[in-house]
Amino acid sequence: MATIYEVSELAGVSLATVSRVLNNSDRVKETTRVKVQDAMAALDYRPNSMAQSLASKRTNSIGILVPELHGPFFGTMLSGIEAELRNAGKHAIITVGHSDREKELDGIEFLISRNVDALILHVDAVSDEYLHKLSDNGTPVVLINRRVAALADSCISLNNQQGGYLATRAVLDQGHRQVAYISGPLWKNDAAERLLGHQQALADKGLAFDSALTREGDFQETGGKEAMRQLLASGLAFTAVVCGNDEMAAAAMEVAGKSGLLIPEQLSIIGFDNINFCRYLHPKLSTIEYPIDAMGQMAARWVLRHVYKNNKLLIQNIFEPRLYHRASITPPAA
Amino acid sequence: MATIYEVSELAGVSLATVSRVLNNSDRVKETTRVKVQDAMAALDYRPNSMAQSLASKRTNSIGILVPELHGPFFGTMLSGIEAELRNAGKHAIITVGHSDREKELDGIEFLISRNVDALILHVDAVSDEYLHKLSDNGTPVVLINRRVAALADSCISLNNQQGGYLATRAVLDQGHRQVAYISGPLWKNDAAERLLGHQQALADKGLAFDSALTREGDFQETGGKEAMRQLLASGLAFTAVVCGNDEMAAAAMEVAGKSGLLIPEQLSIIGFDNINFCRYLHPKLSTIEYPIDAMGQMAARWVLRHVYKNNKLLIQNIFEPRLYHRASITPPAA
DNA sequence: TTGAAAGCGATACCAT
DNA sequence: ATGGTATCGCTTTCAA
Repeated sequence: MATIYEVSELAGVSLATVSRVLNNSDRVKETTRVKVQDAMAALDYRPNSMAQSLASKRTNSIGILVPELHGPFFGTMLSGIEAELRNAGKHAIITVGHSDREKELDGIEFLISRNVDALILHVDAVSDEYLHKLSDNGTPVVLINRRVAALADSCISLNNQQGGYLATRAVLDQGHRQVAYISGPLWKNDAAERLLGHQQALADKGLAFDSALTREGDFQETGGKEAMRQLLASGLAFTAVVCGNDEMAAAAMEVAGKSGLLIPEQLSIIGFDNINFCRYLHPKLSTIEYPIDAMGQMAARWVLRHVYKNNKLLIQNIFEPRLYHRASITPPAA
Repeated sequence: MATIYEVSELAGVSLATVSRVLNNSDRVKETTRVKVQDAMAALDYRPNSMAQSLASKRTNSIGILVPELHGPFFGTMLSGIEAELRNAGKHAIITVGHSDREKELDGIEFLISRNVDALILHVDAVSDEYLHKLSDNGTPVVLINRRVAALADSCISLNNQQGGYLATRAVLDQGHRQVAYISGPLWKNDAAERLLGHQQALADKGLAFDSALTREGDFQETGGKEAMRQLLASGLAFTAVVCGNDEMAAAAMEVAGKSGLLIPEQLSIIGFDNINFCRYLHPKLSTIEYPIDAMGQMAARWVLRHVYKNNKLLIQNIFEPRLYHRASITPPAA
């Protein structure tokens, strides 16, 4: 493989000049630029990215940490990130954190050892202080779906509380007054905020929040099932269930159906996230859209702007959720 | 950040010796090894991966190309790859090809420009010749879900034909004799092979293959819907539909349901892949399992063995599919 | 506008 | 077992 040296020789210029046309930055006389480019083409020259990185202290790589890779949610987020980065000639190095503190730390450590130029993190378990320190240590950090006050400018998040509000509001507006809630793990910010929105929606209608009608799940199938079973077993009356995410909603739907309840005739259900399979469920699941692809793209854009100095890009830190009304909600039986 | 030079100074040894303990390869006296390690710890030394790469011609990174990042299938595959690679201290650089020839070439080009040590490709559109040439040019290549005869040793694939056979066999065994088939795009190998399996299963039961009962879809929702509509509109009689993948099966189920057909009582359906949402469908979708996580892991293992010389690892090139019998299949009405 | 030369931080070959 | 040193391919002052 040809090196910059051979190019400079063939073009009859110095190393430095070749480097300049390579980084099409500095002023280079047009004729010499052409000479150099011809030489490059003739030699089928490709810059060696490792040498570039070593000399420039830039790897053009961005470290990504997500909780999981399977499942519909993070794939969509990565899609948004990858497209934006690659379009700019950068690339993503992806690691998985499993919502576990040790593994998240390990993943971040790994990425830093790879000399990434920046980090895009969707973390659950590490502390705010740690993130703060990380950022102070010189690695630019963008956080998705997490707000750390001291790092507000580099947080890309959904207005989860508003989402929770919209979800509960959707069933209240249909006339429901006895509304159960299956939350995500409340130590996770987003789960707690969604619950807050739920409570606020109830309050706005002058309804009391009843913790007996609330169960804490795990954002996954098993937790959704268990929570629904408990609610049914409690003997309490409710005509609608608001769920912290779609997976739990799907699970709840299944359990309710098996218990002989007709959905939505006897029980309305709404989820959160609008992941792909909502449309396939029977009945189709109402939900709150989480524009995770756009948010991933925005995180990438943040990096392009703040790390690679593309100042044309505008950053939006907070995204607004939106209701998708589908068949799983109807007015309560009279 | 401390360099290898400072470590050597503090430990009172040469650069070369530090490098040796770093790559804990060569024989180094135990006492000096300890001295060096102490110095490293004292300085909080981290090797610079770029410098290592430049000098060793190894980036410890593996390029991955997948058709899509959203959706349940490739996320699972990447999960298998990432876990195996990171466990070995390597990392994945992921790009997307969109099953489009130009984009696939572009992605591969991008990865090569990043000096990846190897490529793991799930490609649809590029030619066998191209892949062959790519491999000849010195970049080790592993292919997932594609068999190129000349590269047989580096292909990790599912026995798609057997899968197609099992799927059709499953409905035939229930007594169905009029079986429709919705295939994936037949220019894709896997789609064609699955169809072959279908035909073979029919032949084994002494049934004639009827191309009028076969429609070519696109492995996606829209294609599945359209194909099902056409089948219903054709007026031909059939009591079961075998689909090339789960997404089309879900779509077909929906269309059939809307047309007033009861599933499975009036129409049995089976899919392929066993992606996550099969369990959530109503009725639960029977399908053929595609062990894509294990296959991703195996591809990573191939790289560890052939590129990084970990000869302890064993390679399995062909994976066998397996039937998941769920509620969407019953014997035909009498 | 262009060139010369000093790194960047490791690896690996050749000695000793 | 350890050290000396050339080398990897490029970026980036500093001069001219």
